[in-house]
Amino acid sequence: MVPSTATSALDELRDALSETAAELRGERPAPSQAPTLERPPRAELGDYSTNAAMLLAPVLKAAPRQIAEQLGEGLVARLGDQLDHVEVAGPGFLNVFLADAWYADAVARVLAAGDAVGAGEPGEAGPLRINVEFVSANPTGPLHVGHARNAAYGDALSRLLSFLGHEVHREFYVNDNGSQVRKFGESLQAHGRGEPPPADGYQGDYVAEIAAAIGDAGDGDPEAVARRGIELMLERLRTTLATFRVDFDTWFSERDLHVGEPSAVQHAFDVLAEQGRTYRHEGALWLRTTEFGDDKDRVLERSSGEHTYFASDIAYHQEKRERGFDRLVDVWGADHHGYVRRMHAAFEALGGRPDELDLLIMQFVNLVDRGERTSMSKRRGDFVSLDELIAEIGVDAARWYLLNRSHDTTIDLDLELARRETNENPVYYVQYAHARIASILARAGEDAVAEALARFAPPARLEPAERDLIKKALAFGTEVAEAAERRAPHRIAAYALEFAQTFTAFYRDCPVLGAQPEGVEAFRLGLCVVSRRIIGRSLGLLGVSAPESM
RNA sequence: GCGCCCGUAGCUCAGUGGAUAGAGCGCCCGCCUCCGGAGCGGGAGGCCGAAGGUUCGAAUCCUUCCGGGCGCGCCA
Repeated sequence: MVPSTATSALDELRDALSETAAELRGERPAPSQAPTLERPPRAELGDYSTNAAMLLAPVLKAAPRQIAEQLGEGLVARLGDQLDHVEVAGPGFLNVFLADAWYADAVARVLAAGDAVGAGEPGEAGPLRINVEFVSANPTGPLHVGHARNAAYGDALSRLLSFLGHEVHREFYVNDNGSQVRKFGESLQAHGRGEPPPADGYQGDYVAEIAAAIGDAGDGDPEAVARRGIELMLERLRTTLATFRVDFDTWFSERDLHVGEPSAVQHAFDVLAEQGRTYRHEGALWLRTTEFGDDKDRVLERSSGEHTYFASDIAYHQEKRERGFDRLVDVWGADHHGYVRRMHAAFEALGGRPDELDLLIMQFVNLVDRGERTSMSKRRGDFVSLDELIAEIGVDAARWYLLNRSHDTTIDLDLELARRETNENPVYYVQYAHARIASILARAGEDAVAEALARFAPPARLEPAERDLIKKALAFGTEVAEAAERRAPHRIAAYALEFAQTFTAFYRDCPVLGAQPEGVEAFRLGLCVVSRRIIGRSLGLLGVSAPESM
């Protein structure tokens, strides 16, 4: 009989625990902190461990260890032969030792979940419409490694949120308006005429290439040259990003915010004015961001009548709100962090709720040369481009390298080292485990695997490596949920590596093909299928390929 | 001066209230009759920047300080 997949075995364990705790508590208030149910640091401390008794102690005014005893009795009564035994340890931990029957049931449910393993529920609020805006590099130059990090992160986050069932819209905000664009046009034009670029203009081979592609860049309207140059640059960005496995649903033009009657910018001003958030001072239009925690009010429209960049950004966020998203996620570079507070303030001034806007800051990628940090300057054409990074170490290694770390730590990238370490990159270890499983399953043959899944049944006695593998597999759903909630795709990379290591230990200790006695091979083939799905999914969430062979 | 991020093994980094702080790389010692050795086992290596505080319990939360990075415009 196939067990229900509605809840995981781990969820049921958690439920049994909280029911027991509620019973002990009676009418008294629940502790402010939710109890943990996690794998203890050492195997002799059980399969799972909870701190529930220690949290209940102040509420029940009793000794933690005594409460743990009672919790243990309750669990024994509820779980029956699924439980081997419980132990009270240390200051009041309750350590749970599960029977093989529990593992067998748990892994059968994971197997039954198929490709949805780990997907879980989108959350209490249900599926959300989420707009993720990322990269948004100025279209006046190629993407460098900083953009690469932003791209890998925004993409992986989008994949995570989609996997959890949210409706994700990926967006690139194109800064095709303002002085940078004019400067770009002037640089192209100078090149077209064979003149040196303006003092603060753009340099680098790509400027010459774009100028050549335009053909008559030297003549005509500088603004038209700039616009054409940006179109060509955007094509390049799109190509590079596609190679990096990053796609966008919308490329949103900043210029569009200024056209129409009323323009989006004017409309945003109206919305703010209706709420009494703006005022005129010395000929300029100001927004009262100080009412929402900013340290000074900000100018929206200069006394000259021109709009500030901030005004565009506000109009853009209002436009996204009106498109009906439940959440707006912006992935910004570290150089924009000073901008976060005022953007939040403006968002609230527009009438948005603080939790509807998520502003995430990516820390820098520093280029390191022989231990010294070097700077990246786009105008000097002096930087490592995403294209170069891909050419040097490949998409998989590059994405892993950039996603392996938390978004709020700076990364030192020594290209020399990265190139040398390519073969040592743990991503290959994970991919190798995937390929190895694929090889085992291929050897077994499709029919044998299908039959194994059909008559999947646990053996009388589980090997330790089998139990470890199942435990690791059961953790996948929690890992995915936490990675999404904390906006931390790097957790998936860490999990994938650990899972691959756990599988490799299983592979070492437990022969799959030809395993005896009867039924063991089928059971282990089932474990292989689960493992392949989990590794494949983990890599997929990171945008890294999961090869059948290497 | 003010604000944000960071400080954990030789290096690069995980670890946002639990037990003896982990991984990868590097280093040392072992291991191929066996489903893929891009591997496996073992070892050395830590005052978690410093000092106070909160807590039964702190790398984790609070305060101050030190160090590094990045910002702080009617620029974009």
